[in-house]
Amino acid sequence: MARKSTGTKEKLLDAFESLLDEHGTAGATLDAVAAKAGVSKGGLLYHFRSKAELVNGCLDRLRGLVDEDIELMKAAEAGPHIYYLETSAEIGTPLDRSLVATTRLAHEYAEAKDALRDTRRAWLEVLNAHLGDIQLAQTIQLIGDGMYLEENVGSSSDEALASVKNVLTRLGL
Amino acid sequence: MARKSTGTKEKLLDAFESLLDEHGTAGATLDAVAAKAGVSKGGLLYHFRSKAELVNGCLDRLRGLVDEDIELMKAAEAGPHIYYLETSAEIGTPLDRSLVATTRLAHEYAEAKDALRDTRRAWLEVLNAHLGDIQLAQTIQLIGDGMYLEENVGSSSDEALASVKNVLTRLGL
DNA sequence: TCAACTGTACCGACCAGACGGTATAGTAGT
DNA sequence: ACTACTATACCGTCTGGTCGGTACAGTTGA
Repeated sequence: MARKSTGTKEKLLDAFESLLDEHGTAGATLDAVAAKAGVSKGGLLYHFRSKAELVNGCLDRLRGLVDEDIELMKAAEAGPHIYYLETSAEIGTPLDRSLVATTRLAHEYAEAKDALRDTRRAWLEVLNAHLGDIQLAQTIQLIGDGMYLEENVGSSSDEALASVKNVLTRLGL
Repeated sequence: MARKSTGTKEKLLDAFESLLDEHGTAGATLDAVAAKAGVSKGGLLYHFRSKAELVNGCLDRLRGLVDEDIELMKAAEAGPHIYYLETSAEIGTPLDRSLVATTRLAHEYAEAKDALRDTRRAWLEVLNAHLGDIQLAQTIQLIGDGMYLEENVGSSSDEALASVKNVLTRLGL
């Protein structure tokens, strides 16, 4: 089976994520997702047989992106903690988009909440393995969470990242 | 006019907040809110003429609670930063409930997003005024945000708070 | 003092539209 | 023949919102 340049399934997930981000779960209806992906509703339901399956597709994508991110984090030159904080402030990356979408879903779908919890735990493990200090690891994760939340509320994260890095140097990091 | 022990309007707002918290915006329908408040739908719509007005009532309540909190924060014995971190980890207080509800609404209502942004700015101002260090103030706010988010995802916050306090002492605070 | 009226607080039946989902007939490329 | 769709038409349910009506406390003027 020859892969298309961009599969329809991926396009549908992109549309779902972007609608979730822009208008929350209320805006992410099957009609809207299909329209945004340039597909008919029938086409959408051909690939995802129900809304629950669409949500599941979203969570699968997140899990894949997180696995990739964990590897990059472990291999980061400046250390996992710096990588973690820098990427927490980033917006618009596939992982960020996927994470934002899943956060929206988490309010209504327990599976999304679980996926988010698993993701946080995986990141904390890498942080702790590198720093050898669970309390510091937790605090850094909280800062990363904060930057992520700030991004959602709509404040500037570049400035915040600089502040955090400054405070981190005072801690000898 | 003699005040009732608990006004119907307040009961409706309580019900709205709790439904928002438990099931997200999708679960906070007019019918559900009315039922939870022990009022008919018509009764709800007598007090709040539309869902938008109900949302507005929620935001007004938040603003009032934040004003009170700002005063308590300024007067806190251990300092505004400690007060801020401790209350960020608290769940179930009227302010926390109001904040959680507004966060849910923020995905779909721009006014809720604005209210949240204003609230964050007010807290940061108090933090900065006390610490005299905007970068540290921003970092502490991020940690508070992180604890708030963690609470939403469902991790334990007591442990996190202890970690943060430990790290703060290393910073000489 | 009594009828007429006002305002507040609420009920519950109803409606138009949107939603998730089903069904089916047909099309284009491989 | 099979995959990957499009297009249209539905269905039952739920949603926000309207509307007419009820109950009742308080006010007003003759």
